[in-house]
Amino acid sequence: MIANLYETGYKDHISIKLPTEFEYKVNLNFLKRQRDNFLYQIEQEKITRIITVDGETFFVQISSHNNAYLTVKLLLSSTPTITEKHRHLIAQFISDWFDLNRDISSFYKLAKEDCLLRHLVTSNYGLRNIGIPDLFEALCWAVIGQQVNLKFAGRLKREFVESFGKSIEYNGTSYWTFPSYKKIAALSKQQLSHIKMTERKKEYIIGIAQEMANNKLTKEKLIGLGDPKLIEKELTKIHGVGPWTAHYVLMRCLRYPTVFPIDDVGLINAIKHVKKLKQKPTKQQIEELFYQWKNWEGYAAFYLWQSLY
DNA sequence: GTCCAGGATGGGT
DNA sequence: ACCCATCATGGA
Repeated sequence: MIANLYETGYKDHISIKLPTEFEYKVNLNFLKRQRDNFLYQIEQEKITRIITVDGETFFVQISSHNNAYLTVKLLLSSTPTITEKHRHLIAQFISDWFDLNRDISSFYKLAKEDCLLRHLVTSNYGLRNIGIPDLFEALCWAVIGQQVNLKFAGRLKREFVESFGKSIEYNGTSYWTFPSYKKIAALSKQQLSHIKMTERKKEYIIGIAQEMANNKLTKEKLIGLGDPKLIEKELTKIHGVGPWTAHYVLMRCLRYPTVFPIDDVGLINAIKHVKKLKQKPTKQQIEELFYQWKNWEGYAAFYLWQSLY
């Protein structure tokens, strides 16, 4: 439990201008059907969750105002004095989460001329490549999701969060934070024994936490490398991080628009489905396909995933 | 019971 | 550079 939270006053809120080609309800529906949707609650078109920035905890409620602005109500805070920096970082986190600072008009232009994407961008109009801004969470979720079905992966993540994360109770509902890498770095494998993932995955997650705890691995350092190929090389040095995980993190956390997980089983099945193939497409076929969507590979993959629902 | 899941690793040819 | 068993469990 998180102690010492301050009421912030109901009038305290942040306003974030929404870009064009953004439909709040479509993004909300995406969040609702995620397998790892227990880090936020959605009721009456409001998203309620904990956001941690600058070492402080903020309990916020996000809603849309005429699909033109996001209104972020600050309900509780670990600090009695919320600074402009805090507000800026919260807005930045949410903008990053929903990928608000990206002009996707040229992706839509491209997609409308494409026989595979045309239908997907119509039925999911206004959907953003919703990300995982926190690097530790993104890496853990990828590792947990390796080679197991998503429903099971979601259960493992929930068990992990509810074992090692922090929570608050608000109006009878629990809200959780993702466990901190600092806490996980200090654990032994035995302390994860109740979570039914492979022993290797437990080692991977603790190892990643330790790399982050000793400051060898940070989001800033990775982004500082610039070239996504270089970042992939750096990420795959980490035990448990292969090409798929590196691509996944580059796409959903570091937000390189050209990177997508080419080995992803879900993506392969999605392509098979939308192209009505009898067999799974080969890697070369996928490369050729995505070459047409150059500079928007991440969005193309993200929208293709939606065809699986 | 069988096969597949948002893969990665270490060992072997 | 490719090939393969192994991991650990749940879903379909």
